[in-house]
Amino acid sequence: MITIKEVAHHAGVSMSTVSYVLSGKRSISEETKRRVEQSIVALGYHPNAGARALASNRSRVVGLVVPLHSDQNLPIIMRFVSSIVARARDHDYDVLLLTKEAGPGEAHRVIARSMADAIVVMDVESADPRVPELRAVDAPVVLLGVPDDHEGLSCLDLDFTAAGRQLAGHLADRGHRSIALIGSPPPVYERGTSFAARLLAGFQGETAKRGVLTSVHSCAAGYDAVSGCLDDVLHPDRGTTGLVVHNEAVLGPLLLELRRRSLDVPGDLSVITLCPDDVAATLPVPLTSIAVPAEELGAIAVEMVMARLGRELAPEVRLLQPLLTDRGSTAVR
Amino acid sequence: MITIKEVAHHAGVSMSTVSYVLSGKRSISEETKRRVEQSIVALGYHPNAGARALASNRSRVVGLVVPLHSDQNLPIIMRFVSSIVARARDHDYDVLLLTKEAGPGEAHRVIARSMADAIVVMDVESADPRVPELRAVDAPVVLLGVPDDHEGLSCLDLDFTAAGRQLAGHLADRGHRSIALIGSPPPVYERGTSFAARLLAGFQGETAKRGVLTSVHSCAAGYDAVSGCLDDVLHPDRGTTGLVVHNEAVLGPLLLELRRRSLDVPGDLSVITLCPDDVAATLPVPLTSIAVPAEELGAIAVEMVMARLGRELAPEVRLLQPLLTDRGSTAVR
DNA sequence: AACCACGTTCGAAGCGCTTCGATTCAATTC
DNA sequence: GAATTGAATCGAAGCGCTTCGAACGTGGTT
Repeated sequence: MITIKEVAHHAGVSMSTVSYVLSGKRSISEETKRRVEQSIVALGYHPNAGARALASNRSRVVGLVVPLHSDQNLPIIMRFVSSIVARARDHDYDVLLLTKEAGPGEAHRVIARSMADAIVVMDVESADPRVPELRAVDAPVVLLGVPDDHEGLSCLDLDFTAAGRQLAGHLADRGHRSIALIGSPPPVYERGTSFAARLLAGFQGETAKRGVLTSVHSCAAGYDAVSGCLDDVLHPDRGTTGLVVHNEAVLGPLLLELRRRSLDVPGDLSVITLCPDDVAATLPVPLTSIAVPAEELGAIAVEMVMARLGRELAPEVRLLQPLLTDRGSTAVR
Repeated sequence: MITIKEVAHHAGVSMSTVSYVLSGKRSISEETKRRVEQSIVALGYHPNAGARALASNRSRVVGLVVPLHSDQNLPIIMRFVSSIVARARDHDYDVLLLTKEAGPGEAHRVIARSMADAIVVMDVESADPRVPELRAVDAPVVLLGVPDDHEGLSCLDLDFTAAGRQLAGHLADRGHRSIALIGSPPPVYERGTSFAARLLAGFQGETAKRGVLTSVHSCAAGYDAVSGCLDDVLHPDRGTTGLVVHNEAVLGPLLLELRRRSLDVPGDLSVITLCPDDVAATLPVPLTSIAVPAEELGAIAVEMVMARLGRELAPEVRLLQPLLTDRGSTAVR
């Protein structure tokens, strides 16, 4: 193993000089810097992370708590993870993988052992049992998702309430007087997944304000569940003309089933959804949708963490405003 | 921060004694052990990972290279990751997340910096460009997937050749004389994903031996692609009576489309596949299938890594034998 | 009684790095 | 020309842990 000592010797300088070349924390002459950098390359030097962490009290690692067992929206989770890893690497940070299933003690463990400098927690729920323990973690913590009791914690999410309003408003603007919301399966609501409840609240607030009739349907994945749900949604008594879908897994089957029933989108039924842009765009019928900006959320999460690594910073809740893309799947009544 | 020194003082012993209590590398009297353990709990001591790594030259971390951008079989990838993290934690190891996309240099970097003691690489392809660099990594490396040139590397995978044989054989045994294989989309083959090619080889070997007619179809995801593919598969000239599907993403649409065409499984068409057991079991029609034993593969990968951490061990290629579960989706002709 | 062996424990030397004065030397200032 | 500054560099003290050799009883051998 090549150590900083050998680099120093090779370059004819002291260890501290090499260290300062590497960190840039003190000014070093161009000439010396060049020589040191050459030696580093020549010897193939890589600083030892443990020694560095020990001496500097910084691990340059963030712990990421991921819900690996979640079967729901895996693609979105992956996008988050991917974006967080990439942005962390931009800051020369690595990512330690912690699983939600392994329990909240994991976050505390890696911080207490100085394995990580900060924690990012994905998939935070309304009444998330991990919240108290996370609050006690002695390091910056950023939650993706906003728990009910988020005092003292930094959270980040899409503004689902605004999204619910916007989806409802978009249809109401186009003259729809009876709109159905197809949401996640019952377990998601029971689990208190905050985003589902918040979107619903926004949706109902807006429709109430506009005097639009609504029906709300919790729909499981699977073709039969979707078909059954559609029977309910399209019951003639309702007069449903617009559909808000907040459940990525049913989009494909839903559109298929509509086609099977010879219902045209948007001719017979307007459909609007919330899902990643590329999903919305590659469905059998491209759907007007609000994007889930996973990459952006991941990037902001990392920014929030990095900002809190240096100085003490007040906790904040950041809600990204939803962005709706019109793909022509809604018609004017 | 509580250090080992404070624990030692609190327990009235030396630092080294505390260390030996923790590591168990020397015998310690029950009495002392008890006192030390009490002090550890009382003070809330957590060993500093950096110091530990520096002194012991062991990080207790494995680097895991994950294809985060892969859109194919995300659920399987997650299962692997999940199982690897869990099994690594069983050994008191943590997992550092490296992305395939960030390039092969990442594995070398984390090893050279002593951030990890070993590397596990997922989603290895036939002519994987990362292989040469992985071979040069100065630490145990285990590949999930078998590249063509795997000399000197330890690899682990399902025996896809045997799986192909077994799937074909299962249908041939039941009297099918014309079998179609629906595989992954063309890009997967072009990329040289070894498992696709190996399954195909096994399939063709077996069918040739049995004198069974075959047709091979590369099918993209999406309902229209599936429908088009079925038109081809079911062309009357072929007389296809059995279907081997090696493409998890098309299973749902395929079964739907068969239903739409009023074709009964297995009455009109026998279908058999290779996918995770729970996927096969929860489809509209449960399918006889060979399981992708993700949990088991992950566990074995971790075992292989751990075995190689202590002593020098020869590289080996381990191929798990496929296990077929009959769910009644194939009929006798 | 001197010896050895063994189980337990201690002390101290690092592991490779960062960082804080201290030092040197040349350029500026009065 | 002495004093002051500031840039560039060095030396050494840790960071918190593991681990090796030594030391210390205690009990059994000879």
